[in-house]
Amino acid sequence: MNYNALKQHIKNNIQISNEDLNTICSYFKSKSIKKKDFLLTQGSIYKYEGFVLDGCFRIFTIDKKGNENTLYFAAKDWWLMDIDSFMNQTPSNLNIQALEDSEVLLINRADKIALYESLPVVEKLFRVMSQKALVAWQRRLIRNHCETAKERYHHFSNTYPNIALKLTDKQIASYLGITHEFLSKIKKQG
Amino acid sequence: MNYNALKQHIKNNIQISNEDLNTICSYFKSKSIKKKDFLLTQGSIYKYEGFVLDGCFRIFTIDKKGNENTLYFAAKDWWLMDIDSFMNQTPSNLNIQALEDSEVLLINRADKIALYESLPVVEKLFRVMSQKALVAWQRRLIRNHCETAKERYHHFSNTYPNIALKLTDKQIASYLGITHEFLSKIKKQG
DNA sequence: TTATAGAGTTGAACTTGTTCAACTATTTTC
DNA sequence: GAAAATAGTTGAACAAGTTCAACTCTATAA
Repeated sequence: MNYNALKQHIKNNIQISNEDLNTICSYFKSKSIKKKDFLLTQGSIYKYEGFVLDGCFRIFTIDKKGNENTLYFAAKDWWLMDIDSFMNQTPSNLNIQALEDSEVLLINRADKIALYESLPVVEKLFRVMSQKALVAWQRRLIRNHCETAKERYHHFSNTYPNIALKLTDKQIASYLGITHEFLSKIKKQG
Repeated sequence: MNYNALKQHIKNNIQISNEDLNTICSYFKSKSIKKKDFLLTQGSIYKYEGFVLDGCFRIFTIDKKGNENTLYFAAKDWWLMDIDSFMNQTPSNLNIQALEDSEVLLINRADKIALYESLPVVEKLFRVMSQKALVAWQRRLIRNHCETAKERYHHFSNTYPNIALKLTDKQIASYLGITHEFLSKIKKQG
């Protein structure tokens, strides 16, 4: 099994020995997920955390009005998690769906907890990753407040051009928080 | 000095020995901040992380158009941080201002790093807190996408009634991402 | 290969929220 | 306690984004 992508990703976040890297990787098992299949559906309890080796996922919720709301897209080197459901063992509010045939590395809850306890560096890894993610979420909320839909659309397709190519306009619209009809009008006027 | 609030806050997040609690607290020094004074201003580098003992703060950015954008309010038992500036030693995008005479516990960057290194439980503490915060930010973004300004206003004032009381409508509007004129109209119609 | 479902487009009417300006409280400061 | 600054209100005109409906254009499964 090829853990290089995961190892490199971890090394980009923290300093870590090869021995610890190998220990961490030994807990992950790879899994293939077919296009349109779900790793998690709303209402169930999340049992795994995943690292994307290849492919692309969409993480979204469906609100009371029936609208799909995309939290984020996860391509190569991104994590798949529902922190809330995983931490508290409560039913998830999220759906995680493969947008194309994909390959992930999964770790189950018990193993993750064991890893946290046996290797303090894993706490650091997820502390650092969570803090980086927090900053990104704060920036995204600010952008939602002070930029128009058009500006947000261009920011997204400039920042993630490779991901944007894999997505339908409907999916992009649900990420930006606008209707797909309006996105269509935005694209028309440039 | 009274570290009880900080100790209790930490115990609410993780399991920890009294000895470790005392070690952590020993790094924090208390400071009074007068109403309207800043703990951090945009452009400077953030040197401290703070825990609010008493009072209330507003954390906001000013964008190119000159609009104030409030990330969050921090009352008793909340943290004051600019993760980005603190982690990377880059100039901050944030302003942290006291809304009333306040009391905080501060830890400087070198001490925080020393704490992370000497006490693994501190990594866990901030990992857990960051993950909880992440969930909250995700939910807030979703609410921004699928709720109207009126719904968001009521959600805010119901969730944080004690904080809402200390705020001007202008400050609440900048948190909700709307103009204060529009908030005034929302309040009129109930 | 054709039926069919889903994705994208367009227009008209509508709703939500903004802008600007003038005005009225309410605090703050000296 | 008066003057000045700041906070909140209101209205009218406007801009941004939604809704619904009708249509076209792909993919794709039987």
